Amino acid sequence: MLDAAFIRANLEAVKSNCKNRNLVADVDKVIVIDDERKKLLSNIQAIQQKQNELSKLIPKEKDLVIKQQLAGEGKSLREQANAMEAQAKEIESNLKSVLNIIPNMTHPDAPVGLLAEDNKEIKHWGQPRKFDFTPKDHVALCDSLQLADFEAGASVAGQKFYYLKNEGALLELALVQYAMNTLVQEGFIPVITPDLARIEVLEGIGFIPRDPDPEKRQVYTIADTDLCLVATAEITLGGMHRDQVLDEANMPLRYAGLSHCFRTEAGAPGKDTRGLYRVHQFTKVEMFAFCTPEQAEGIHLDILRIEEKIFQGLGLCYRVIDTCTGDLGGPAYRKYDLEAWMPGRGKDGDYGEVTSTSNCTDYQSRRLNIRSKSQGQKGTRFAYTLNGTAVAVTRAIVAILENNQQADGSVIIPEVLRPMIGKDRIVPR
RNA sequence: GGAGAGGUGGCAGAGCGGCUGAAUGCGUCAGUCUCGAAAACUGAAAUACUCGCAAGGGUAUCGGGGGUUCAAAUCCCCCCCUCUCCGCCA
Repeated sequence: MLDAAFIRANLEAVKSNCKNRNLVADVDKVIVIDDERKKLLSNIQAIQQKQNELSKLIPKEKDLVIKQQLAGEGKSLREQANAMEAQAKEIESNLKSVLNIIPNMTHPDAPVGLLAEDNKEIKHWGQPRKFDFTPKDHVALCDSLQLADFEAGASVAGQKFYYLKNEGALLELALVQYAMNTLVQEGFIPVITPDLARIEVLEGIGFIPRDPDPEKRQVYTIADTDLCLVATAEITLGGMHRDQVLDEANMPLRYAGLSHCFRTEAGAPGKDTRGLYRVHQFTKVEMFAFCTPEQAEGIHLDILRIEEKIFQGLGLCYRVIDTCTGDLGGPAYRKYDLEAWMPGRGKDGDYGEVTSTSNCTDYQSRRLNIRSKSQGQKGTRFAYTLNGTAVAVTRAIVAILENNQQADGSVIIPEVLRPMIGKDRIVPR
């Protein structure tokens, strides 16, 4: 969420930012409500001041009648203050719900546009493979090599659930290991996070688990609790330091978090319905950084560099996308995606998103109340948060299988994964 | 899941209705002393919000939320968390 004072000072910029992001938000209302809030607050404080002064008089007062009278006065002040406080609470929750809709500001260099076509390709690595046979898609490969069982997944948990089997299962473990190792080498702290988190934490990160429209809810909630299944370790990693003041001497704090990810995919009916591309559950290694405002942009580029390093290591062709304003998520100030070439996607192959890294500035930390402080500096400031995918396992598997398939139906395992799998090729059984 | 104990400033730890934004110790910072340091001594030091051009006020905060009271760190209720013991379990 943005700071109300910032919105007040940058009203027009905030409005045009909403427009660029194709969002309707009542920005003016923030100021109206905030004015109301401030006025009420100062009235409350004046009453509280009177209350405090009065309370100090009472113990000194010898005359019982006057004492009685002062107490009565105090009581009426308390009642006034209570009523106003209830009102203030309501105003604050109104303010919060208006603020929640307003997205983060946008990096001045991010491409402006509303459609996916407005995204800008800023880099390309490798060449899409040319086949001298007709390549299969990953669903066919999973089937012929017995790497996944979608029928069993559907039978046990429903559509878009799956079992990984044989080298499919080993591939997941190997990818996790590969990603973790790479990140540890880069100085990240490896973490395995909870797969569940409280609703407030999800909201702090920018999810809306309580969206009144069930079609829009992206996460599963656990009945009779205030918990959700996490959609990404970004949630649990970001929540890790909530309500804390971090020492800037220790920043940036960089974590490599492993978790399962659960997504209802409610808004995407009929899209990518087959196979592993869009599923309700997958495993992911996520990068997350807490840093100072000064460090954020450098770290963002560094996360992108690491994502590239990981996919180059897997030998996969990809392009890097600078996401346009209309495609940015609410908390993101700027976002880069890696899209890997997937020969089985669409009619003749297509790029598919495999990673995404966002600089969320202080948008998340403001809600999660994550501050930082440096020695000798007065006061605190909100930490900046960044996140990025290291490996989303199912998407990586799609790209590996489709790109590395051979005419004889086998699939060559990327060299970096061979030590963990113990072979260099998956052959039909 | 059951029983008990507890959550106070950077840490340790007192306070158990008003004089407590909070003793004391340690740590931190500045000064005195010193060639320099240590020790000793002296002093400073929370965060957020809010009013004000500023100087400087005010309000809130002792795990969180409610309540009692003129007045709550202190009393009552609910929740969260930590520790110990028991149970259960991978």
